[in-house]
Amino acid sequence: MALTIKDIASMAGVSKGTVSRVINNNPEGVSEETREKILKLIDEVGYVPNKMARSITVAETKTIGLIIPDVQNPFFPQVIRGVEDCAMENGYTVFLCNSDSDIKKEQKYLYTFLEKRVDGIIINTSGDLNDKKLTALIHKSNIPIVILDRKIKELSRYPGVYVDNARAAREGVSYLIENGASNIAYIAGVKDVYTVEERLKGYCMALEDAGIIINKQYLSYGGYNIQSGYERTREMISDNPEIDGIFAGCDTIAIGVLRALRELNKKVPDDIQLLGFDNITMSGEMVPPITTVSQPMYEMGYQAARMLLASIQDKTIHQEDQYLETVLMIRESTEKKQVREEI
Amino acid sequence: MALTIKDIASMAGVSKGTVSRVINNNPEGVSEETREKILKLIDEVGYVPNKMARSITVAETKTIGLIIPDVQNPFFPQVIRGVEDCAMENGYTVFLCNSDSDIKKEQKYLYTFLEKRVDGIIINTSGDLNDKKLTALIHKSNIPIVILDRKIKELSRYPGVYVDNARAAREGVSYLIENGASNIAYIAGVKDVYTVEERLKGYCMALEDAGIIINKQYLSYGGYNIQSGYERTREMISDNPEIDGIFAGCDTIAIGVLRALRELNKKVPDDIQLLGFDNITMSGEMVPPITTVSQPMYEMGYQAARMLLASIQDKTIHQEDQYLETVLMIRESTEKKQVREEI
DNA sequence: CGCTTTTACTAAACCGGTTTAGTATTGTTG
DNA sequence: CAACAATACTAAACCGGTTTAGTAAAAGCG
Repeated sequence: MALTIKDIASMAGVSKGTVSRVINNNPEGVSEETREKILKLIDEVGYVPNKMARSITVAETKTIGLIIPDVQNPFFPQVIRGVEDCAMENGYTVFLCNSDSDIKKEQKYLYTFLEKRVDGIIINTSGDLNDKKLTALIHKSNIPIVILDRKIKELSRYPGVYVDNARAAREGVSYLIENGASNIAYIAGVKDVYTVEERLKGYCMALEDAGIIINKQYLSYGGYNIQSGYERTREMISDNPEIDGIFAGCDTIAIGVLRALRELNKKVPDDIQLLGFDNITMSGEMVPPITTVSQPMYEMGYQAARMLLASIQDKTIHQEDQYLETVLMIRESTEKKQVREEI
Repeated sequence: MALTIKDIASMAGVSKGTVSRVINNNPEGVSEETREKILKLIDEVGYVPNKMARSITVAETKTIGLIIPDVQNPFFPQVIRGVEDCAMENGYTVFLCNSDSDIKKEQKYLYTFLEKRVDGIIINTSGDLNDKKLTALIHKSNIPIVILDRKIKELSRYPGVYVDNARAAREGVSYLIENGASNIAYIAGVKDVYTVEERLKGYCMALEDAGIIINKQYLSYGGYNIQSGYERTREMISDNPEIDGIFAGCDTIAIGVLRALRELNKKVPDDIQLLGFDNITMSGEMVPPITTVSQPMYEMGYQAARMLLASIQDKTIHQEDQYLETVLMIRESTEKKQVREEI
């Protein structure tokens, strides 16, 4: 059996209370002499205080829960790192959970977080929780929550950190149009996901701005993976060979798009201009490097954690949603038509 | 204040012990009737049992700790996912910690894991822990540990899951030689890291097998990132223009190598053959797709978690190191010289 | 029917900590 | 030097659970 505070107390010939004060660095009520004696003893015998036991009385675990769809999606590692760095700097440890955007898993993880009494939760889900009882439990528990990247209907009362997806997509697609593209497809992510639909809005706005009629044939939903981008693009181009621009729902999709276009002998950007979203590291390493809407992924994670820790420390403060800036990273998968005409 | 077991007990008119038996699904000593009554009550009033409190008496937290250098390195997301999936299937939650291979952070996280009484630890570090006291505490705590991917001197008594890096590198480099390369550089990762040195051994063995004299000029250490691969390659080629094959320490490095070679107008594989290591998703999406030693990353994580859970359940069993298979993924960054000669 | 066994439960001790109320000793002050 | 305050501590209650020992009632059995 591991040593307990009681063992240390009796070995040092003091009460548990005194040892408790020493290990918590509580300066009151213990002389420098005994403090040092106890510290020395703890060090010598190798006593490690049990934080679980502490947590039950002080009602804090110094732990936060983070739910994301999948670490393997290159968007998330940076977000996670941002969360973890902020947590670590403030003495918190983070539970990482992959939900695969599966409601059942999300529910299970959230309930586990409540059971394990995490101090706060950061969550990125596919959309709805669809569980009134769980939602009620969450509200009742009064646990701080911060939403990340995608709004969640049942959790709309909690603050979140977002990017203006519609505006960013509008800017990107407008750039495609400026460059001379007019038949622009949107190879999107999963239907009905908040960010996907917001980006669709931006895409439509950009077309409308330019007086281009929206063609429903040019919209194709799929998954957030290379294969989906590849397959949707092959279908898209075979059905609509006039396509001269593609807005990929994220960079992973864009990489699949690129592979399809390579196979189809479509030159990028000469035949088709390509725009991605996210700015994952690899988007700049492709041939050609992909023009993309850069999201501050690390910063989103870091800010979400900051907001959460603020809520934990002061449960009364009401945080506002935070919108971080995107920037259009212009690379070689898009090119001004003018430049080419001059040549 | 949140409801406690005491509240439920008094509301139901039973003792705490009875409620405890119900929430733990302990079939003894409680009638079907009262069980249902209590369950219904718990559901109605929204009581969530406090697992922290439970953990202190049952001495298990259903939590495991995972330390890796950095989620942002594309090798780790799959590993993490393997760990998390196995953990989740068995009712465990995982603490994710990024150490940046910084000994101080590793030490801090390990101590935190002890304090928070995780049931087991999976760790991937840069090498040595360099802290006798901490090592002693770990041994003393009798906590199960599984080493992942890189051996750790102070923790050599614990089992681990590895890949035979030397053999895998030997096979890959031999393939380069078979294809006609003879002046092969090793653009390595960080010096003195276990896997990096093992791969160096394999590289040397392959050269020796072929009777090629090892040239120290052809070895260059760096970091595990694209930029490092890029810079080391530019230096390497400018110092040794006769290079006709490059073994990159990992795929991320290989991607940097590829960029450098593109800039230097070296054709891959015609002028220089390129071999990577890991088989991260993106290695197959590059132009040309990179031939690489495929590591079962997800499986490594999953197996590590399996071993750990087995040790947790039966602390007496002694696990053996596990070596998982690698496979050489042949893609277009290497090519048989014979084929080209026939043309 | 009387005796033993089983069932369903309670009360109390316990897990490893924190915290509060109380006490003896020392130090300060007028 | 008495009165009071501060210091250094202890004992005991408490946190929210689990577990053990004990008990009353019901069931089983010859």
